[in-house]
Amino acid sequence: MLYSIFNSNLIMLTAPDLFQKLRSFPEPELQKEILKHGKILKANKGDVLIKEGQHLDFLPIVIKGQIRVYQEKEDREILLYYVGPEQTCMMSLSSAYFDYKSAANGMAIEPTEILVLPAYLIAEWQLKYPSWNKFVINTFKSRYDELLNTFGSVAFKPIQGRVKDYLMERMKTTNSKKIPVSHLSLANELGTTRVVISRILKQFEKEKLLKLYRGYIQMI
Amino acid sequence: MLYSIFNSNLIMLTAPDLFQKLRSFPEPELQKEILKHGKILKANKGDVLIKEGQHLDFLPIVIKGQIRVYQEKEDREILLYYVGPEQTCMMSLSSAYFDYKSAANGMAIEPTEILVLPAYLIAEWQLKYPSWNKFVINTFKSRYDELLNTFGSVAFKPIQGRVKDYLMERMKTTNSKKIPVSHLSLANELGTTRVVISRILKQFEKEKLLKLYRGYIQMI
DNA sequence: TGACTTGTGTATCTTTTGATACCGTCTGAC
DNA sequence: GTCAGACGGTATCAAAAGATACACAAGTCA
Repeated sequence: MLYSIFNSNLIMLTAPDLFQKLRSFPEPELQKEILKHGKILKANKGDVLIKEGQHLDFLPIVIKGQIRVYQEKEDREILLYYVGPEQTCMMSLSSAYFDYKSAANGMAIEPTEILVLPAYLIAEWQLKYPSWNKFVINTFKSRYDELLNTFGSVAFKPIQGRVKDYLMERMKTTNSKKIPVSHLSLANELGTTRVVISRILKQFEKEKLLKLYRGYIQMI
Repeated sequence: MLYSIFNSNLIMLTAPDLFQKLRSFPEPELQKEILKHGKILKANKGDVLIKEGQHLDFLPIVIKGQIRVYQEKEDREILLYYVGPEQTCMMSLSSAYFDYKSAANGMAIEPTEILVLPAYLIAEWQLKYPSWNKFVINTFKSRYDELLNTFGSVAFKPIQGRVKDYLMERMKTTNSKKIPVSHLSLANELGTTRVVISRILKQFEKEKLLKLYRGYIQMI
């Protein structure tokens, strides 16, 4: 839980190798500032870092691991995007410029290391450091594109096609035909229910597109 | 049509009262630059200004009127957002920073006046003029929020609820209980078909929420 | 006036998606 | 080993949404 993000579990920045992992910020001045103001948070798998409605006053930049950002409504949820290394999330970025409550949840899906920066610095640095500005603009732009893409799918594509897309995507990014995912979590990625997913996957199995196993899917 | 945006129908900027309508840019220097590089485009109702897949090298800022930005897929379409006075659109803004093709269409829904600026200036000005930077960040942020909102509705709300929301919204923004909209265009706003909309509206009429007329809906 | 276009109402049928329920299996904790 | 919990398969039923087709009314334009 991150309600106490600035109190618990934080490690002072000492690691000199931080900027080997964070290549987006080459300016020495900026690096100095980051070291001065930033802290490292280590999160475990399943830790909820950001909750819908929560007010944010920090910017998390992922160093290692993955954060899953999703919306929730009653017992359904739907994936917005993942935040991977060297990336940050829209919610926090927005909150730096405006008084803003998060519109989504963020949860670590694996052991994750996060660089935590106070939000008020974001706007300041943006005017001072070109690479920081680029990072900000880049984030806005790519998150927007992602969302637009997902939006298009949800609005126009029947679930069946979205399941196929999801599997193809996973296969491509992990470069493996074995996709470790349960029917339930797949349902949560796509904003539907488990039964629907089981049904569709079974159909795909009959069509010899894949084979189903407990806990994973083997693509053919 | 805007394929020839820099050739046709453009008026040199002479109007000194431009910045009475465009209050977001108070810096005299910036105003000078805008006058120097910008042109005014007058669009008629129904003019398509931006097409999906089109490469954009200009930034349109609406001075008067409205542009409707929407996605299309086969015979369906769905509204993303409107661009009103003093606003611009994400598609063009993105294109200024990256090599980018528009992911949506933009059409004037009423006679519209647009300030057209060459895209390469956007990044330049962003570093020079605080008000311009604010404008850029503001646009990114508010367009993202809007999209996220719409996305949430589409993902979780049955169409019936979305129709109701849409009507309420229109009633609020125009401050009138008479909403001039055909069933077909309503279907296009919400990404569904005319028959579905007619059916739902009829249901609402039976529930005495509204009255249906040719070309408009009277809320009760 | 007559031909078209646009807007609306409605019936019928199909497909898609969702809800519920029940059962068997696998796995890890104890 | 047992027990709880996660996982997956499946059947049944209901609701939501879409496709198609036809009818008719109102406006437009020549």
